[in-house]
Amino acid sequence: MPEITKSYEPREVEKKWYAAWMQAQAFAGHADAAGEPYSIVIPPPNVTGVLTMGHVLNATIQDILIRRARLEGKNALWIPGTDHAGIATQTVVERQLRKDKKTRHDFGREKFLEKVWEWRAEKGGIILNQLQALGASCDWDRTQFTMDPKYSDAVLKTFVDLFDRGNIYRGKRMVNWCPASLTALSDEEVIMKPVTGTIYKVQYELTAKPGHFIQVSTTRPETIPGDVAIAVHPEDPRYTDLIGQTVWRPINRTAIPIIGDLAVDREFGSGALKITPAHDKVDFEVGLRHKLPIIDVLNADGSLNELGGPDLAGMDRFAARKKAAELLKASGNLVGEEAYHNNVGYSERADVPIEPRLTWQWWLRYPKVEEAKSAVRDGLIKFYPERWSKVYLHWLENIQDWCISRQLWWGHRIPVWYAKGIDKEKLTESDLRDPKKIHVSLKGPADPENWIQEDDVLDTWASSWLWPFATLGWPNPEEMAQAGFETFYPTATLVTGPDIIFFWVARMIMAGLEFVRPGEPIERRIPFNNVYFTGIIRDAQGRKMSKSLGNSPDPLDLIDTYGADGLRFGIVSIAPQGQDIRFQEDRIESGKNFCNKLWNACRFRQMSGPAGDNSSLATILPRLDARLFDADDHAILQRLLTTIREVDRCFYEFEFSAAAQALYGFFWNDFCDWYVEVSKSKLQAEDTRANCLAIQDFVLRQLLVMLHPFIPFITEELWLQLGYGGPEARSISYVHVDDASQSASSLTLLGVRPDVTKAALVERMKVFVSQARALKAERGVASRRDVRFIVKCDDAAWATVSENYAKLLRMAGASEIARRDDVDGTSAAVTPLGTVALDLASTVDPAAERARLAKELEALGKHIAGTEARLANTAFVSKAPPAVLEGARKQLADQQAKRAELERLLRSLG
RNA sequence: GGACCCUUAGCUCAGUUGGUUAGAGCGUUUCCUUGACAUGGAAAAGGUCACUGGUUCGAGUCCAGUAGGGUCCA
Repeated sequence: MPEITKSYEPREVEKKWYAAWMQAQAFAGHADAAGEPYSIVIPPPNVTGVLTMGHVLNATIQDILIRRARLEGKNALWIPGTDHAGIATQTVVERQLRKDKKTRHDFGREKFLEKVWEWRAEKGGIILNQLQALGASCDWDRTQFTMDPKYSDAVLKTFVDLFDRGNIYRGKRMVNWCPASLTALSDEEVIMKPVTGTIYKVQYELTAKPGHFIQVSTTRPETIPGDVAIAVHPEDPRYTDLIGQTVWRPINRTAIPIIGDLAVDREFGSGALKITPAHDKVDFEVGLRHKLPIIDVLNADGSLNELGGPDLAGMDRFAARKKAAELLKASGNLVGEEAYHNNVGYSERADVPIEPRLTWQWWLRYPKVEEAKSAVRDGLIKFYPERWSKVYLHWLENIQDWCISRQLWWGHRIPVWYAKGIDKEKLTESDLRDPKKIHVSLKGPADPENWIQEDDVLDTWASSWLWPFATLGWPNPEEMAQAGFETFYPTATLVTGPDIIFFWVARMIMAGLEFVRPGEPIERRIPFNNVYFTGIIRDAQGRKMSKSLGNSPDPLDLIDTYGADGLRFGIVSIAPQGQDIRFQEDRIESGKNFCNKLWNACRFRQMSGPAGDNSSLATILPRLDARLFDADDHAILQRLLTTIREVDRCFYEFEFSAAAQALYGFFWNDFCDWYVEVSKSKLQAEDTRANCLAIQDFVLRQLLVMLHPFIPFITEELWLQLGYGGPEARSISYVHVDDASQSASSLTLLGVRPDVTKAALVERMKVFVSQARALKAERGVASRRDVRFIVKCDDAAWATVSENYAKLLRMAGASEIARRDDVDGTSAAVTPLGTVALDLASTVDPAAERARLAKELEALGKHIAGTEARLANTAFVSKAPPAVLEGARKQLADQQAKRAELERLLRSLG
């Protein structure tokens, strides 16, 4: 067996093991394998994306879950893939074309789509390769893409089904229009942003009373040419007598009516509102109620058209805004302008203000809304943290129809054909159901020459909402059988960010309920049983990480510097459940340091003595000899069991950072700082050596298994280096993780039962050692290992000291610990194993000693007073549980004894 | 306007049904190349748990309110 190197170098190790795992097909999910199924579908990253810290966290958690599931003997499957990200991808390719001064229209739809596919073939796999560098154990043979032919069929089939079921309709309604991407967006794709703009106070002259005006406030004077009325509240005494009169529209001068409508907020501005039905949702509703005309003054790209009038036509909306203000000023109708803070909707992808725009679109009435609520409300789907279920339910309570059509080329083209010659602008609901006018099917019409296909494609989310079942072969029965649909659906856990709870999570739940296993119970149709919402990763200042801020470190750089394991351990340890995370690179460094420490602890084991047969628990456990156990052996096994129990609990509760912390603490503090150190003297004695090595083998083995899901590469390497893989060098991924009760019982079977009382002695020894070291540090002899301690103690304490004498000498760095009845006048500390003193009497500085003791006495005095007060309280004594009461009494007794000893020491110093 | 979250050591954060003297990592101070590890070890300093009130024998933890910060929805 090769010798373990002095420090851990992750680069080669990680590369080697990932290749080996791929070679062995260690990540493949098998439909027919034994074990409880445990499946995860990856939230498909945008195909244009590169790995971000958010992906790192998200993928690490999924990998932890899936690797742990494998260790638990479950039939695990993690399906990877990407989504086609309609707007983003189309934009990327268009940007590329623009370098050659071309647009997609220069190529036409088909040629352009070829370009997109070329781009995808070249660049679309980057993010998946990056996930591999992180160690993600996806079943890569199952990698899916939302534009794959089979996946597309599933998407189009759901459109046809939903159309047939009456959930889909076509309608001319106000939509969120993105003037940059030239497409409609769903409400969810609009981000409200606070902006500081200008509010313009504009007066409209009454036609019947020249010189008399009604004043309105608007942030958008460029839409004035689209004004068709002025609205006031019907009960507003200022205006009631004006209702029914007309005013002059100040740009493109025309008479427009004053109307009364309850939608007007009397408190806002002057209480009068200009009505522009083509450019505002509320105005549109008002317009409908009053049968007002609609004047659309904007082009699709946000510039003004000829209806904007000769002064504004052709201008961009923002330039037109300034120009309109100037026109109003010139005509004397601009009464004032002031800064104004309001919220403006921005396009999520293009980051430009959206325009409310009246267009024909395809809409979806969500199916299974009520069932989707109850699935979460009744706990069939559990959210972690639970509080997100409130957000989810609130959205479903107020759900609006989903605009699913997009005016793009890249995406699933809507499977609707219009009969040639019909007027699409005039199609009614009943025309939609007339097969002579509209054809809706997967295959298209039999006589395509007589039909024209819909130009629009579907919203990307209208494909990714099928992800948990379309990736398992749905709806094709043969594909489903091959993919193991029956085994793996519903999936076990979804890991995602709360920012897409509406975009994706809620919609997947509705899609699963609607399409999967119709007629079967709800628990068979839901897409997943658990949803774990990660926090959002922020920078050190608490800002969201974003490309434009450039505040996101490149995960590949981090992997290069700290290793994938270091990055994984670091990111998990700073990601508590449910809270946003402030990224700190030093925590990633801690992850790396942890790996190095683990490496060296295993190195120490290797250097400490010959390897025993480590090939299985059955060959390790018999080497433990309970008759030889000292307090430290009991303590480390005891702590191992409590750590196993804690990690089990953490997995059950989805508390990954707590699990990482528990493992960190056990390994670093209990194992390295104490057990390994005391081992150094145990290993010198022939009679304790073998047992001590066996305990190390056992503890390290169980530790590596528990750590493996978090840091898979290094644990695999060490597993084999220490011989745990046996002669066949079997990968750690094939072992079985023991839960606490199994570990305890395998120990018990061999007559090994960690003794809690003996384990508790270690806590006393730790205090003793720590106090002894402190005495040395205070006397400036911390690094000397030849000092002499004297201890004044009772027989029981002395028995402990004697039994552990060699270890205590080593740990305290002393040449002798002698028992004596008198330690007065020395530098001394009170410990659970008696009063320990440094035998350097000649150099004692009484004043310094007095100050130190006085300080300790002061702190102790406060605690004693507190405990006394509690015990003096009759209510406490009569009502507190006996265990608490007993604890308090014992504590008081200990404190008082300690105080007496400290006071005596203080007096002895004169 | 509605909902939710946060406020604990210099910094970033844990703290699981209320129960000994509130923890970790980083940072700080002092000391140490001792045969696993300086990516390390030892010792130490550092907190009126945002504030006010309430419930309780007992509150960082539960309740109400206040202030500040954040997120989502309208």
